Amino acid sequence: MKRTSLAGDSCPVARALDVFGDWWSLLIIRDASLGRRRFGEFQESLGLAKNILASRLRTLVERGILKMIPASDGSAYQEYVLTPKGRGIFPILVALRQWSEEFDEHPDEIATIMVDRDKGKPVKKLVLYAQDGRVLDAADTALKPRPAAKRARRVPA
Amino acid sequence: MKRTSLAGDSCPVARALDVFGDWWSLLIIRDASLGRRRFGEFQESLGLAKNILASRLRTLVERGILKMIPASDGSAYQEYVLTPKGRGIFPILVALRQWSEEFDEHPDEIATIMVDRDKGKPVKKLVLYAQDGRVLDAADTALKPRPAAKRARRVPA
DNA sequence: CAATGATGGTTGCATTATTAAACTTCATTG
DNA sequence: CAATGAAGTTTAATAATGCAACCATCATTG
Repeated sequence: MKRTSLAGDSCPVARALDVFGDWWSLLIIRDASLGRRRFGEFQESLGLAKNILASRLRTLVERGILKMIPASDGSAYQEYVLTPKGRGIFPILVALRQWSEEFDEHPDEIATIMVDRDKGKPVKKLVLYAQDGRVLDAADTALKPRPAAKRARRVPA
Repeated sequence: MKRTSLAGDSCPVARALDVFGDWWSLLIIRDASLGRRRFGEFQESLGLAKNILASRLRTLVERGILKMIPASDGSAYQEYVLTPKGRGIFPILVALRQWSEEFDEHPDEIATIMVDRDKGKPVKKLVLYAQDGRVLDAADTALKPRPAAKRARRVPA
């Protein structure tokens, strides 16, 4: 009667949610991508119970989203920073943000906008392109069975 | 001691997660975007308990992600279909999918790839652009306080 | 048109997860 | 070296989840 795991699912959306699809993980990842790295920083920022935070940090490290490094201030404590796999979640955060910007009932309650660092201008909406450069929306897409992986070509003996 | 709500949060990521950030909602939305619309279809596809499904469908309708319509087969049952607000979640599903495609440990277990319907070719990765057309990654972005909303200009009395 | 089965739920109970608070341990500071 | 703080762990209560069984309605068949 455990909470059902999505780990073995064949759907890539489900597989991603299995890794960081719980109530807190994405917010921890958001905080990490904003530069927060200490246990206390996460705890204060998110206001979640410390045991839950400890548990989430542990599994995010196990799953290769975060890694622990010695604290940058020279203290004996450690810090949690995103791995490349963790930084790869950035587009998901952007997509979530843009959905709220577009559909939230109370957009006035949204405190920040994402801008490009150089110019300080708001970023544009994420765009999905076809290989030939056409812009696609949901109706223009379909799902196909994944082709069998190509093996590394073996040099004939 | 209720589960902490993210509804009043000022972060748009948290606000989105408050709407569909639980364990099942995004998968229901994924199914809906694949054309599933009947209670039984969702239940069979997701394998979740019926009471949980009923509860999720109810809140997704409440929150304007799904709407109930009379069944298309003429029967007296009803169906759940995405609203525009629900269809707006599509880029988030794409981003999740692409993260798994790029970082999953066992990509061979992913059953499907997203293609453009016309040509049948895989779609490209989502791209974030600056207003001037430069491609941005996480390090090229920053968050700024949201400017106060412009009031509707009032005609002087 | 009564019986049977499928659809779309609800209810009750067992299990799991989340919370808050107290407690521990080690490191740093005064 | 006592006191404070950081980073957790433990404990107990509450909330969410999962499972199974039940129920109501609609649909189909004899």
